[in-house]
Amino acid sequence: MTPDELLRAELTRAALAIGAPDSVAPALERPRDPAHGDWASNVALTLAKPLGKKPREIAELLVAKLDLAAAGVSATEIAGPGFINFRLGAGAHARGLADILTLGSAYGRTTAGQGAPVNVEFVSANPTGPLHVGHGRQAALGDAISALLEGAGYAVTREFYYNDAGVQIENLAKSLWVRVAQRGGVAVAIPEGGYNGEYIKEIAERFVAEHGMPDAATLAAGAASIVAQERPVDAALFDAMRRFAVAALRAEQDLDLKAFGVKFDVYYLESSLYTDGRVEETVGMLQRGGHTFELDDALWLRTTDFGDDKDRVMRKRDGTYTYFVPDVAYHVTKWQRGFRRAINVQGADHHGTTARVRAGLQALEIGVPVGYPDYVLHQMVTVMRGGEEVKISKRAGSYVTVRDLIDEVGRDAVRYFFLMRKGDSQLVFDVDLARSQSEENPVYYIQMAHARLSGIFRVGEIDPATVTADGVAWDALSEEAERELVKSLLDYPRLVAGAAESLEPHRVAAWLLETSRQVHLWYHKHHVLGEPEHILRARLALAKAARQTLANGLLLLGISAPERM
RNA sequence: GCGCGAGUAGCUCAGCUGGAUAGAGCGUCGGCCUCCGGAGCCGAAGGUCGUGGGUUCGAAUCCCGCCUCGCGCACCA
Repeated sequence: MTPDELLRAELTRAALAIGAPDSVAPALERPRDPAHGDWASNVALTLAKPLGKKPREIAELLVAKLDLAAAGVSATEIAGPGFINFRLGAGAHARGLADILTLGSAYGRTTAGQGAPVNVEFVSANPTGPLHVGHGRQAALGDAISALLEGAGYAVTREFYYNDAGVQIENLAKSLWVRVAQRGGVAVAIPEGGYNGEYIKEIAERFVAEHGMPDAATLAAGAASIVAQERPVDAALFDAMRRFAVAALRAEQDLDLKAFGVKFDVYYLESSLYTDGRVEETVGMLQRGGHTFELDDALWLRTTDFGDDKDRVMRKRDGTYTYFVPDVAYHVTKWQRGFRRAINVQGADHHGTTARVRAGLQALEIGVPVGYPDYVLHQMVTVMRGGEEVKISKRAGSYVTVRDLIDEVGRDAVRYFFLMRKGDSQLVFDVDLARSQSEENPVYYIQMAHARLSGIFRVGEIDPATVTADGVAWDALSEEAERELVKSLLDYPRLVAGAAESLEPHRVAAWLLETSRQVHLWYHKHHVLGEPEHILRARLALAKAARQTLANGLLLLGISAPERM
């Protein structure tokens, strides 16, 4: 039992003894102000109504009933409207460090998820261009959420879904055709809806290098078709270009993700939903279920029956399906693959799709719960460079890529910057600031704390493996800075559990920064090496525990924990 | 117009799911290097938590109205 669990149990016992309802569940929290003790409880305030007494009076009754020694409490005080503040004995907290030393990299991990499979889908960028900053935020968020869930005992599958057919890919192929034609001397411009980025020119160059330059007449005829909003006449050549462009951009994105240190377990292709018949099957099921209707030569789904604000077209007048049909079919596969929990990390610009995907799944009546899947939506990222906002437009080809950011400020800093804020907040990524700040960057501050702690062992020529909790005089950790640091370290499991439950990695980022502050403060004020034996041993144990916990937190965010900088 | 999100220090943002005197980084001002790394530490100034009501012992946090900003509202994806 940890000190707070012990205290909570004792508090519950005392509350029942003075006549509290059986449902009483005393809450313990860390007072904002350390002067208010190590733990505080508002239980007397919540009991005021059921017991019909004044909060302070109840607090006094409770304290009288408490077995302080059993709870490891050295002092109590009743404060304010009726808070009970508890101060733990000097060693009571520090003894908790033994857990950290024993558990090591497992400290903060739990088995709460009991190995249940969870699917986390993120990035899911279509192969029509390099990954941009928005994808970067999503990659950092999705990967950290996955790590948090793994740490909470879930079996996580990181999944990337992409559209490799459809209109956008058609436009991509047309754009490539135009660039190849331009190289072949045909005067033609990128069509409406096409992609203007420089990278298409590079792909055109490579296409010609590998496949040879197609003859001018074919290119010119195809270009004319494209201008006329048709597919080029030479379907075989066009398909070759489409496949080439998709493969080239997928390869580029993989390099981006590799540079960012993100790995996916599954890449799911939209086209496979058509080839294996799942799209047709889904449509059939919806029709049989009676939730569809025909109007204006199109097939509609009555999504308004399931909470959407308007009905949606499934099959267009031209006979093709809207994107949302394969999207529903795709989520059916998640359910069928055994994921009772699925989390989609997406930009807030996709939030319009959440209601209709959920509605589609409900209309199938296959037992999918109402709120399936979960969505974690992050707000937009705006990029500032040279004091001006960089307008992000794939078609215009002007935007900042993930690779640009990593090259400029480093992977660790990019990850931290994307994770230090709650996804609900819009994010201004000032590239110049991120670069110029690099020496006083929060991520370096945190890594420095880890490096300094490592330095103690390096300089002292002490193998950290030899530092254990055995026989450590915990009372020796009596300095204020030590007590505060210990408290932060012991809060870590609770913090991580909360972050995992709420799918909010930024809580870990904030904890790392605050704890690093305490490490620097402690390091600056108190020496380890050269102190008397009992102090040396206690402080080495603290240094090792702090270093371990910082490393565990950094790992969750995908940030390295360097031994030296 | 409707939906989602945001509005907290000069700037960028936290605020542990309702607690005590609202915090951090950057920026500004002022201090600290015989010391395990100064890539650090200490201090100061800086707030009507957008706004008006409500709920209760207690509200930045929950509910309602209003204002401002972002995103979305296709037989595009």
